[in-house]
Amino acid sequence: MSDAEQRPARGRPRKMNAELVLDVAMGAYWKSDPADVSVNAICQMAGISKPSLYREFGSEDGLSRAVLDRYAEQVLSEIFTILQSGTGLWDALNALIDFASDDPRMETGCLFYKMRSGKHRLGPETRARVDEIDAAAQAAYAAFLQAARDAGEWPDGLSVEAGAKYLSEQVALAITQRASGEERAGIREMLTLSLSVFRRS
Amino acid sequence: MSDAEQRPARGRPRKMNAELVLDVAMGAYWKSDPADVSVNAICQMAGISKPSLYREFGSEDGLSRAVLDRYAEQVLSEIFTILQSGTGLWDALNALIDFASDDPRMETGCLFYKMRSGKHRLGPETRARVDEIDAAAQAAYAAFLQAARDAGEWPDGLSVEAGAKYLSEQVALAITQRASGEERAGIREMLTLSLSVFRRS
DNA sequence: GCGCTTTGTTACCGACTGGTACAAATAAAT
DNA sequence: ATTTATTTGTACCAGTCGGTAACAAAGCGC
Repeated sequence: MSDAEQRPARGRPRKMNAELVLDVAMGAYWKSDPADVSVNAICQMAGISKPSLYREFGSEDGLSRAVLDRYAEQVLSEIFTILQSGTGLWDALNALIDFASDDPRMETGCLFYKMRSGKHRLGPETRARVDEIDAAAQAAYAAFLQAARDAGEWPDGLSVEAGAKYLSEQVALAITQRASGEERAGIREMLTLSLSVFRRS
Repeated sequence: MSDAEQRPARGRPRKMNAELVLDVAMGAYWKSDPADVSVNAICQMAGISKPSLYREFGSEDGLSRAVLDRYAEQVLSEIFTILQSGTGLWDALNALIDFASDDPRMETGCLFYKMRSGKHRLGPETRARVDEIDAAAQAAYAAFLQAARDAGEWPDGLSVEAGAKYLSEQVALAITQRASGEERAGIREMLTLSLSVFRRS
């Protein structure tokens, strides 16, 4: 065999594929937890060197922020789509239940919720982005429930804000439980139960 | 000034107070998170040296396990007491709501839930203990709900096991939210809302 | 051909982690 | 007073962390 195949590949073999690195990092962060994946490990998995990563993203904070942005536009957007679908309250709630308890991508939990629950371990950029997304999600939930209220599908004595917080936290809880190996049927049952409070019209 | 006050205190000044060390470690773990407190920091806070700690507890795992045991018999026992109080379903649920949303000791969350959510970061001993306590809590919740069911205070179409899981997770969620700075009134409102599903007799 | 920029690598930095070898110091026993 | 047993703290270990400096090869314009 020629010795070319084992050459150290020093120098400038090819342009770094930033998107690939982001995908690898997102997968690793998502599967385990951002706090448990080091930049060393990401470089190794992506097949690049540390200085390359640092030149592209500046810091670990920059990388995790970029990963979060990618995750938001790639995954979180689906939740927003459900909330803005304009169907009735129960259709949308059922779609949320389906997504949280059955979507195969949520099998290892939600990267955003993992970041949010370990917020203090993130860098300032990423942490700020987490807060932004959290606020946006809260607003989307509130707008969704406000529409339902305008349509008359709403239990007495519950503010839209409190309902939005409740709904978002219940969805977050369900997805988080999937990451800890809970069975989908049980999660669906519990989430359905918790969202049944919206049924008393 | 005499030089005695600055003496390195080498040798054998006094027997180490293991309980004090446990209290310090429990406070630190509880206030922030077990994964964010190093043994170095604990030694410094407790005013002892690392070898002392390791001779007393064997390893970081041994220390966190001892802390968890102490926490269980000192704090978690109160939840078990509420569940076994023998009062009606709603008295006990209200007591749980009070405890989760108003007890000042839960202001920084629950150490047990922090350990459970970061279980993969714990040593094997502590992790096993977490699972034991979790199972015991589940059983206690189930026994509590079974008693309520026997008394006829129970909604149709809900198994005791599913109810127990639901109840325990809702309490855990409420306490966890306190650790993230949520206001007590909002937490109380949400927990009351989630537990209202038990009201449909 | 040349030089310059861009990208990559290796090899390192200081700070921290959990964990330990060992000597010093003292309380108790003599 | 001297010994002995006990328990401590100092100083270190190897490993990992995020981050970087220095240098080498590939592509570009000329």
